[in-house]
Amino acid sequence: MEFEKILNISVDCVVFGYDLKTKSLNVLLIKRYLESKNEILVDDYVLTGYHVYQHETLDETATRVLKELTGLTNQYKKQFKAFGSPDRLMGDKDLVWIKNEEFNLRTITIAYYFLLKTEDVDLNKNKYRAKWFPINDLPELGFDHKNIILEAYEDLKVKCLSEPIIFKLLPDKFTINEVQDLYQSILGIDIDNRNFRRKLINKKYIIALDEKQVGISKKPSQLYMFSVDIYDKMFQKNYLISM
Amino acid sequence: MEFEKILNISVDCVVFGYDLKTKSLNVLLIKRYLESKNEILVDDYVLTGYHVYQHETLDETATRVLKELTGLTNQYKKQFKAFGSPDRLMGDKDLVWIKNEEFNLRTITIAYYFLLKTEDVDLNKNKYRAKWFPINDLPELGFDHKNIILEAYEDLKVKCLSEPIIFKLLPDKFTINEVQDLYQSILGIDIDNRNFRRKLINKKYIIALDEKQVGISKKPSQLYMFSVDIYDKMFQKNYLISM
DNA sequence: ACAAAAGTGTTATCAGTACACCCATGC
DNA sequence: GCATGGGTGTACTGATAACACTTTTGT
Repeated sequence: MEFEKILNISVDCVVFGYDLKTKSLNVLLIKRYLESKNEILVDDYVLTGYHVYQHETLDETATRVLKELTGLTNQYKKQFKAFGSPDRLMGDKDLVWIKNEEFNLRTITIAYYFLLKTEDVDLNKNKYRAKWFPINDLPELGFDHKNIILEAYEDLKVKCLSEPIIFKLLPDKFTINEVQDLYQSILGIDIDNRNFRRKLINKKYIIALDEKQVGISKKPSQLYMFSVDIYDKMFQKNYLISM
Repeated sequence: MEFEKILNISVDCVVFGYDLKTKSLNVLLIKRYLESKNEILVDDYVLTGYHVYQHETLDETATRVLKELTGLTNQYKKQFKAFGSPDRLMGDKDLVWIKNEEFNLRTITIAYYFLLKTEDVDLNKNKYRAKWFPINDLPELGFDHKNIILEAYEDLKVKCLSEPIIFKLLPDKFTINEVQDLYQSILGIDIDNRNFRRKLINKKYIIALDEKQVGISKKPSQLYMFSVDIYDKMFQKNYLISM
């Protein structure tokens, strides 16, 4: 079965991965490299992405693209914006690059972001020379991908305040301090530990487990989990107007 | 100058208009009508929309589409989602309709919504047989446009709680009760008038004018305005985590 | 004078913020 | 026994929610 690409429509994926150990919110990027007669023409990074196939929904394209790069499925995904400026692929290096690719110069892209754990991705067995970069220390990026990443990050910042998507970036069992560290990484702020603990522990969908951390060289801490079921059941819109 | 259309990419616009007099949040739709040998083949409504031109940004397409239908420019606009299912234009009536149009069956659309005042649109001088429908009483809709409208409405509900976009739907000078009525229309809830007044009047960017309503058959009420300047100046993100 | 809508105050409860020290564990 | 990170309590302040009657105006 041969799949027909739509040559002027693509999906690009901002893959966010949280690294518990370094407490760093990262983005997964792939290398764009091209040389001729010992001259390096293009050497930077881009988001993973691909054309939409004729038979696919946009969501399916995004899922496929993520799976191709990481092997992962069933990760949290959000379509957050379409990018379609006529000149979005018109940087000097982009033009050089596109010559070698089956790419329409006027391509619009539907951008998604994914939330997952850095450690869930095995970068060794991957043919794209993919690499994690901290969101605050991005390399040189091709196309309009820097902008796409920054808009995804903005959306993530806003969304993590009102929906429990933060837990998509953490293992199933986590400590309160790990959640706090993650909020601090994402938002770039300091949070008072006592207030944060109280707030989180009081949520009915945050469940203390009969377990403590193991293999830690200091005092092991209490583990918790997030219960989607309880969250969904108790969830009701509150219409707090706070503009 | 001839503009070249991109045949498989369109922009569709959900035009929200608030009608102060009937206190109704409306959507502007255009008629889709086709008959042959006295048989009515298609008779329903659709969103206004059009192909993206080669030289345009997506925002420019949306702006152009709104202007073409209403004559208005500089209205609040938001790109909220792209729709691209392979079967989104494949209803029976849609297929009949598309035969007559220069339309790719696999078109993805970037959907925008606009916020404006119903009274600002003059429907008489308009060639599309456009008509306002209350958001809660929509007619039969072509393509996937019902879904697009509902998703726009959801986004509007969420957004009006955290950003002062509500004032885009009201005249420059408004009364507190008008704002309350509008919130109630959008959210479908009842709000306590005393609490709402206090809350709104306490905002520094809500400014009491030296004016009262005129031409009203009952007690005229105090007029207020919204100051974008003050809002922008005092605005700073609050990182209230309330998932 | 009447109808209609505008406008007004108080209290109780809850959530957020600020702030500093002791505790349990592994080494 | 000590270094490390985990864990804890209180008081203040500001916002929200519940609740019913009086005032102003045009007709």
